[in-house]
Amino acid sequence: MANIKQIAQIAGVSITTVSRVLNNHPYVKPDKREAVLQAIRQLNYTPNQNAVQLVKGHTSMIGVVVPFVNHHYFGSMIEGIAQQALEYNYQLVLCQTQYEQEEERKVLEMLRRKQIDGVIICSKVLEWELIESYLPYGPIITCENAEGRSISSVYVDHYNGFAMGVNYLITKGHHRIGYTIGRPESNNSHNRIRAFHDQLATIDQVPNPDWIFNMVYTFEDGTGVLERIMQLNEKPTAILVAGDIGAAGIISSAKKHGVRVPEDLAVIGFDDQPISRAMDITTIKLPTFEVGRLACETVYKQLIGECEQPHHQELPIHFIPRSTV
Amino acid sequence: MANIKQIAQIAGVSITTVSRVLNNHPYVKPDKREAVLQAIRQLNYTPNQNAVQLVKGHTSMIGVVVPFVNHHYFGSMIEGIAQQALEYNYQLVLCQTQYEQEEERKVLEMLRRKQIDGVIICSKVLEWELIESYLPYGPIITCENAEGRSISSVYVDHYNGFAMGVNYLITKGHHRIGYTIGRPESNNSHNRIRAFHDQLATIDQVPNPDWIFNMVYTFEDGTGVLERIMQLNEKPTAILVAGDIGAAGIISSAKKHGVRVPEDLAVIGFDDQPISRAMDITTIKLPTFEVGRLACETVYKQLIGECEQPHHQELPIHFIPRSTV
DNA sequence: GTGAAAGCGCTAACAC
DNA sequence: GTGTTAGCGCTTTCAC
Repeated sequence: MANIKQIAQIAGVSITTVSRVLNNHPYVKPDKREAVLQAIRQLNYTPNQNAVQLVKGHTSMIGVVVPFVNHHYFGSMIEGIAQQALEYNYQLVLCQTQYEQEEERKVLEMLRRKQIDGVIICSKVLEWELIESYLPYGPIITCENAEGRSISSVYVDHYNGFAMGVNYLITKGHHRIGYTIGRPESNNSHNRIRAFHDQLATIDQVPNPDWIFNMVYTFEDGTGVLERIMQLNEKPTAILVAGDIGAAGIISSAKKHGVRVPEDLAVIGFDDQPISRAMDITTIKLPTFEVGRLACETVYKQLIGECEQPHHQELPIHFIPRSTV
Repeated sequence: MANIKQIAQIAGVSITTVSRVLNNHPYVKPDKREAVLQAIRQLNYTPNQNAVQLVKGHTSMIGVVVPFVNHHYFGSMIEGIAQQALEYNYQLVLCQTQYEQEEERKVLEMLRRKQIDGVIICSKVLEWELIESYLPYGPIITCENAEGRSISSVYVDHYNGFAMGVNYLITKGHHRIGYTIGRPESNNSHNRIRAFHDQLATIDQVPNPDWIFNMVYTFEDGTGVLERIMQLNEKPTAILVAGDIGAAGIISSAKKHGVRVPEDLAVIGFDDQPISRAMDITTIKLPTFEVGRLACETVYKQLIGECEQPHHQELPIHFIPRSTV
């Protein structure tokens, strides 16, 4: 593996001059520059990026923490990040944590060890305090609401998403409403649950625990939900499903059980995934791509000092009425 | 930022000893080891990974080249790679190329610059020869058939996938069969097209260009296909759709146009995505997760010298009969 | 058991 | 314009 020294030797110049040519610095005589270029071609030389990074102190890489890659919500977020990173000429170090604390922490450690310049956390399990303790090592952006914390955030207005859904159902005459979410302890879920409470309160209702389902991610999770609903004496007439795939599962299973949608059970999904278009599911579109894009933009701007440190940004949601309500 | 020198100074030992403690080498007296540990805690020290990488000559990172992240086929492949990487304690550098040559090349350049130890290419646009020219810098695995080339590959038996689909349709009495694929110039597509030809030949048929659709990826692409079929004088009675989302689009649109599935048009999708379960679409499941997992395993084994260099592995597909044929 | 010292490959003051 | 040289922060021989 050729190095800068050999190039200098062959070109008959000092390594400084080689470095200058490499980094497009001015003040190099054309003939010397050409000699260096010639030697580089001859030895098929490329600088060792580790050495460059060591001395420069940064890597042009951003860590991305995501629980699952193959999930529309996160997939489109990553897509947004990737597109923006491409524009800034940054590389992405992807870490699929499966919500393992240890894996999440590994990325933060990479930041500390200077392997990456910043971190984007799409969804977290670690404590805020722990994450904040890594802030001295570089910018950290989370895609969950971090208002009031020293970590920056770009996030979807999940509160309003759920509130809008519940309200729509209420105006359609429903008052026995349930919901499904993913991990109940996540920040996003907290906001959704709060919105649900608040809106139900406007019609003097309280959430019925029988109509609340946690950890609903997949199509099969959805069919399971419908089956559990079938066994209830008192059934909900409408359900908010955080994730179109789950909603699809509920609706498919409903058809099999002779439950009419929306007459017997109204369903609102989330994400506007292709499946919701295929099955004509009423859904609430979340700007996940844009969240990712902006998160990346924010890391970058903080990196180059163009953005004050705790920066918070909330993105609006979009209601798409279709045939399941 | 603390460095090894400061630790040595505080602990009253040489940097060699600190390094030994850091790397769990034997032959360090317990009291000195404790002193070092103490100093490390005191300064909240972490080694600079760039320096480690520079001297060790590797990074424990693998580059992953993928055209799109948010697409089930690639999403589950990445998931497989990520799961295996996690086990080996390797990090992933993800590059979403959108099939841009330049982006694909960037990852190869990272390999050459020693920023990553190996590369997994899920789908490529670059010439084989160009990719092969980077082989001296580290292992490169592609998830397309590379039999006969010096690059290793782990891939799905796309030929058999299409062949099986066509045969199934033939046994159901169809002989006017069309198909949709993505990029026609990709390796996978070549194999599919070849299989299609070969199987049709068994019933003395040749492919009808009117029934062939390229660049079909999304739900909307699928609805577009159905609309184009509607305008044809001579229509196919069955279609193979490389991607369940596209199949869903075709079927949804068919319903709207009063085309009965499977009576008027039989449809076979690919991937066994949730949407195919929801819509009960006959599909051919591709082991993409396993492809990703094995690709990662192969890079790793080549890295540690446990696997001969051009290694090729083909994974079988799985037919799932449902209601659309 | 331990430390001095020679790299790893590069950048950037500084001097000329 | 160009070269000398001192790092960047670490690992690893080799001698003691």
